[in-house]
Amino acid sequence: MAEVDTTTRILDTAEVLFAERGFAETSLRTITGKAGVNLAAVNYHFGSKKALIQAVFSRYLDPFTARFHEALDALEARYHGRTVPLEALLESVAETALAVPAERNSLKVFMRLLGLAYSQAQGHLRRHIQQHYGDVFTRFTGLVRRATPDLPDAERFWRLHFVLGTAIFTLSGLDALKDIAEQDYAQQVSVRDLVRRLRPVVVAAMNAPLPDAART
Amino acid sequence: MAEVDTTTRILDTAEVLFAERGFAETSLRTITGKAGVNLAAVNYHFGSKKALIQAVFSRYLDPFTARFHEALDALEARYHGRTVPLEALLESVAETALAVPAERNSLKVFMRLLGLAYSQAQGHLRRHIQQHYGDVFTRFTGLVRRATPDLPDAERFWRLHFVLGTAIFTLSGLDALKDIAEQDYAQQVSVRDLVRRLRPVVVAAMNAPLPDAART
Amino acid sequence: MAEVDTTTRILDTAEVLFAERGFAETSLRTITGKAGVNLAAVNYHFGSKKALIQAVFSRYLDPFTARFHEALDALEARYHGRTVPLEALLESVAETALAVPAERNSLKVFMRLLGLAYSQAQGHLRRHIQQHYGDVFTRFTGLVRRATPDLPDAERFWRLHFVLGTAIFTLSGLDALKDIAEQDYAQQVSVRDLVRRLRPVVVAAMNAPLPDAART
Amino acid sequence: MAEVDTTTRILDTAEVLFAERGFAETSLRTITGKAGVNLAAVNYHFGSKKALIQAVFSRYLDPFTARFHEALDALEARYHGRTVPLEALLESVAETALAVPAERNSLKVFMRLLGLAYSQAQGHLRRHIQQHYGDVFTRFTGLVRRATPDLPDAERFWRLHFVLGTAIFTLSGLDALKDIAEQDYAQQVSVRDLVRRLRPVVVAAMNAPLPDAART
DNA sequence: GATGAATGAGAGTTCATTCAT
DNA sequence: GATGAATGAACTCTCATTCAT
Repeated sequence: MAEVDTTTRILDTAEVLFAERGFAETSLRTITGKAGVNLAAVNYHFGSKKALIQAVFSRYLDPFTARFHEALDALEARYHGRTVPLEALLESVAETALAVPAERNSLKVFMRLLGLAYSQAQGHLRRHIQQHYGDVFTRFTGLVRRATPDLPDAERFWRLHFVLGTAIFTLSGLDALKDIAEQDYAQQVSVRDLVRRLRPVVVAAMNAPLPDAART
Repeated sequence: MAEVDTTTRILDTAEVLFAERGFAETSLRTITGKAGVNLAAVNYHFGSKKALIQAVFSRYLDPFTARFHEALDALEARYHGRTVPLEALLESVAETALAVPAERNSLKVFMRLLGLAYSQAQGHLRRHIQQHYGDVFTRFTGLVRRATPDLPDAERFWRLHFVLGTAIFTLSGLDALKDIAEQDYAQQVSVRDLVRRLRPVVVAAMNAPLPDAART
Repeated sequence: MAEVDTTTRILDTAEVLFAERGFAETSLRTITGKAGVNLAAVNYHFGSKKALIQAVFSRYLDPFTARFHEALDALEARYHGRTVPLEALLESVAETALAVPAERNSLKVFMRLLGLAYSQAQGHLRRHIQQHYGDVFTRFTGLVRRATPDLPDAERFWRLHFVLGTAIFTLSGLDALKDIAEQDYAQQVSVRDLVRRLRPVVVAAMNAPLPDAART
Repeated sequence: MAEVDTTTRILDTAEVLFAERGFAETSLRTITGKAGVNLAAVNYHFGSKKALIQAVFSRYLDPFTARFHEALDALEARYHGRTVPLEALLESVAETALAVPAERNSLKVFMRLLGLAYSQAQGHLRRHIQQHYGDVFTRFTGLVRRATPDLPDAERFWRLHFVLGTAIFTLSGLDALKDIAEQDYAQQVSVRDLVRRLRPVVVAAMNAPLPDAART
């Protein structure tokens, strides 16, 4: 690990602890203690606990956003103007999501954090994410819209979130689920494994027939 | 609300607050304050905060479990011995889940709580649920197995959790999602609505083709 | 134990718990819980925790006082008017102290309680004891005075307390000391044993030469 | 009092209050209030109430142990190899015990604390003391053994504790006893006074004849 | 005669944050 | 640039006691 600076040490430690326990359950004392830095360092370097939480997210989302924009650029270039097929779009998300945190604690932590962002009170966090990273999501949904012209807008909106939910829920609850899976099937599971299993399910979900009496 | 006893008042208040903010973010002070009871009442009636959390769950899961067993009994009776089709099983879950909390704060709170049970540290809660309510889940998965004989065991396991994740994630994050949906599509969404939309997606997900190179 | 009434059950339980842990460290909840009676019973039957503590003492001290008076009567009768020798007086205390709690949890508990009465804050208790049981002690010291005419009054006062201290300290700390003794000498110790060992030591202490330059 | 640092202020205040009321009866709120420091300061500087209690003891026992070792070194040097007489050994304890807390609240507090250590539940404290200060006690008893070759081991063990009990009980209950003494004999008592009175008593106690039928 | 329910007070502890150095 | 010390607020929990029944 060589000698890394205080700011990084805090981020590294905080991200793991947040993912393991949630935000409220992780005290600054625990973070700074494990990171081997002074208790006051978080407030000194980040200003507050809230700001630290946002910084932890930014370290994932900044490169994710950048790469995802590039990936979409590449896709659009390849299809020059024509509709990019849904499978390619979904593949693209998956690839980016797998690529970004590869060097770090990996997808699991990232997803765990995303799940927390949804499920924990942290209103400030949801606002922060929407503000800084809403654009790329909007671009993506635009492309998905062109790829699924027969889907009513509302239906598409919900299905995207169904699918997002599946991914976040599964990958973030990975440890708990792995425990159960391994005890039931004595079988090891890797993240890539899970993503492979998710692919056909996600595609099928997006392409499912419309519900009866769809009023929209 | 008429005059309800202290225990119930605490449960009612706690369940809403837990769902809104999470467990760690909801203090006993807030609960008892809002419920208009003495601060010590929680410890008197439940023993500890942990026990209160579990009690909140039991109030949903006990009737849910009972009804779900009945529903499965009815299904098995109707098909006397023959395989119950997947659609009927999934329908049965949905119906039970909708029926139980109908009189209460409804499905949303219940799902929010379930989501928290997964995502928050609360190890004690996961253990409690698995211990007290594992049976009905086991029975259900057994029936699903008969209904999907072509699905490898591991694949079925994961798909059930994919689908469970979708439901929990969507229904529990309902408020946040509703905000976005309504601002994007100026459209009201009800829980029943969402369940209706979920149905074909869930079926499609379970019936999706196997992933390439499935090693199981 | 047959069926004993609530008051007795409380006293029996309280006395053991007090001796084991001290007064402040023993809650009414613990007492009533272990005694299998209602939490409010202590306050109902005794009025307060203080009154319970005093009642526990009275149950020992009332018979002790009565018997000790009888024993001193007998001694004085035997020596009709002549000085009762010190050894006889000390023997008399020891015998009474051993006899009274024989049917109960025995001397150890009694001494433990006495020790607590001295060492714990409980000012109310010291006052209570002095008020209700001071007479017999005064009578005893009067006899000791006649038996040790060469001892200055102050010296006698202190030596009696030295000796009382030895007894209380040793017998009340019996469990801790037994632990150490048994681990050092692998030897069992009984209360009677200890009293036998105490006898010559106490006599020698009372008869020790006066200190140098005794200014009294 | 000049300006002393928080840690010391807490220790000074705690030691007096503990001695006056016992451990359980002294709340951190009382200590910090009287010391004029923040309530959280105890936990910040010591970690817990238990740790504070142990720290209070260490402040006495560390210098006591050091000085006592030195005193025993000096004695052994003076007698080079030959048996150190019992009187010299006892004198040495008394001197050290008087010297150490001279600058502080004095022997009374120290003894009161020791008494509490025996009589109050505080198992952690007994363990702490035995662990950190057992050595010097072992060394001392070794020397006493050489000085009293005719005493059976068990007898010596108990007599040492008898004598220790006398000292602790008398000196720790000093205030109560002084009250009684002064009201009976209108006479002031100092600690040095009491130690002077204790000396011949203690020697006589150690040299008392063996009890009848001593089985050891 | 006895009790289940409830309560106000106070316990030890942990928290994020601040500030002088 | 960084930190040890300190703080006020809030936490969960336990206490002895009261009271309507």
